Amino acid sequence: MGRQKIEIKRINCEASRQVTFSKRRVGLFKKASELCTLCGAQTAILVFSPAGKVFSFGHPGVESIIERYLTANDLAPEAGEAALPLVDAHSSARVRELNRHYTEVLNQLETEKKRAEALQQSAVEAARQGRPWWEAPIEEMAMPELQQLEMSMDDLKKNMVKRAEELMATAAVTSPFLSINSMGLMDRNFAVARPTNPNPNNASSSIIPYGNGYGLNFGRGLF
Amino acid sequence: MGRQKIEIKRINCEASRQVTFSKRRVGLFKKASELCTLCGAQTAILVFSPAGKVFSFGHPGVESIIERYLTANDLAPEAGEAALPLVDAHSSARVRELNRHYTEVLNQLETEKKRAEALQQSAVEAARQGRPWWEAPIEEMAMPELQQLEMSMDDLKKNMVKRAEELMATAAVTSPFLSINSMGLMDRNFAVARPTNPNPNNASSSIIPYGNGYGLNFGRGLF
DNA sequence: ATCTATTCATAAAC
DNA sequence: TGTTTATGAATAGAT
Repeated sequence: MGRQKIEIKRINCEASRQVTFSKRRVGLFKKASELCTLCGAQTAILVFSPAGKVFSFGHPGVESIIERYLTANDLAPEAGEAALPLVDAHSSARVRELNRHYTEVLNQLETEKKRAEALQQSAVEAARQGRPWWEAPIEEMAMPELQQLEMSMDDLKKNMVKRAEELMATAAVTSPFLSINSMGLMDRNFAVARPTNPNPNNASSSIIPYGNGYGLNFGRGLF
Repeated sequence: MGRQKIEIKRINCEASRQVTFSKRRVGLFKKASELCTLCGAQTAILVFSPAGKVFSFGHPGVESIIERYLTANDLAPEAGEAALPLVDAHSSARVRELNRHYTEVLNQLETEKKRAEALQQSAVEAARQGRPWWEAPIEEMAMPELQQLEMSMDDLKKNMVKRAEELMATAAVTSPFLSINSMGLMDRNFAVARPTNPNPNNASSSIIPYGNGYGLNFGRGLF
């Protein structure tokens, strides 16, 4: 990128890291903004800088999207809870938890599929080049490839085991998100930066009128 | 951009909008992923597609970041914000049914986990024998299984959507919050840092796991 | 989904 | 931080 391409790994230089963070954070929010405008999507981004500051972007608002996200999760039950009586007073929490896990499983599946495809692809690549990667001179490429493969395979296994164990476990933990205020009418829109320990005097309120064309498109309403 | 520069405004063509959404969503998550890796930041992104699907990215995890964000928020509540009770009008019977179905899928996941282990094992074996492992395991065993699992997941999802719609009818009556939640959309996207005098913007964020160690939640929302 | 022509984002240096 | 500039990335349009 720019003058030079950089490797995507942690930037060691403190100063450079800070500069890169600032620049990229702006770029990220801009992209999110464009996604919302171009496609009518609802997006929220939360970023904690290494220094601990919070930056957030949200359209139509951070809280409303978080609420929507958490509520949507209410629809997927978690394993082990099927037999439990779902009392009304607790169903919301349980359902949210279950849905969260459901989503995670789906994501995991997605990840594994991609991983498998990638592995197969690299194998095909190697084969197309005349011979299997593992026959190539070790000092030249076999080892790197092999190690990468092994790591991928290992990750695959670990992830699935981990996910399975997680899902199989009986997690009756109740979410602390239950009483979150979801309808921020705050006018906080784009990048919000503030110390982790906010100054209580910062309270301000402004009511923003709803409905400027966006909200109506997400039909379904939600949970 | 690309062949031609486009104006940042809602794309009217339904098809184009969908395509653009898909492409940009991926790009956004990638950028977020890089920000996390390069700067050691913690980031979460939540995106609701126009169609209602949920996409999220989170490092180290969506939930943890949301919690952190909300906690920070609680320390400095903004004026006008009042905690609203979350919807709690789910039907126990329906939830139980979803639970049962979900459990079934989990069992499949368990099976898949074992297959993954077997896959790795045979790969190691094959490599040891100097035989290209990729000629058999993945395409013959892993992928089909994963695809099957995915189909099961899709079925589950469809059923959940149905139930969700039914539940909504009930919930809507009970929670005033439901109908409001999906409406607000500020047109102002970019905001400024919120030091002492908060810049009220409706920023909200949602996280979707993304590859490489970060959770990956592509298009697996319930709607 | 894949392929290019362009526009965009951004690493370096200031 | 803000600006400038050379380059790598992202992506619009077409396939």
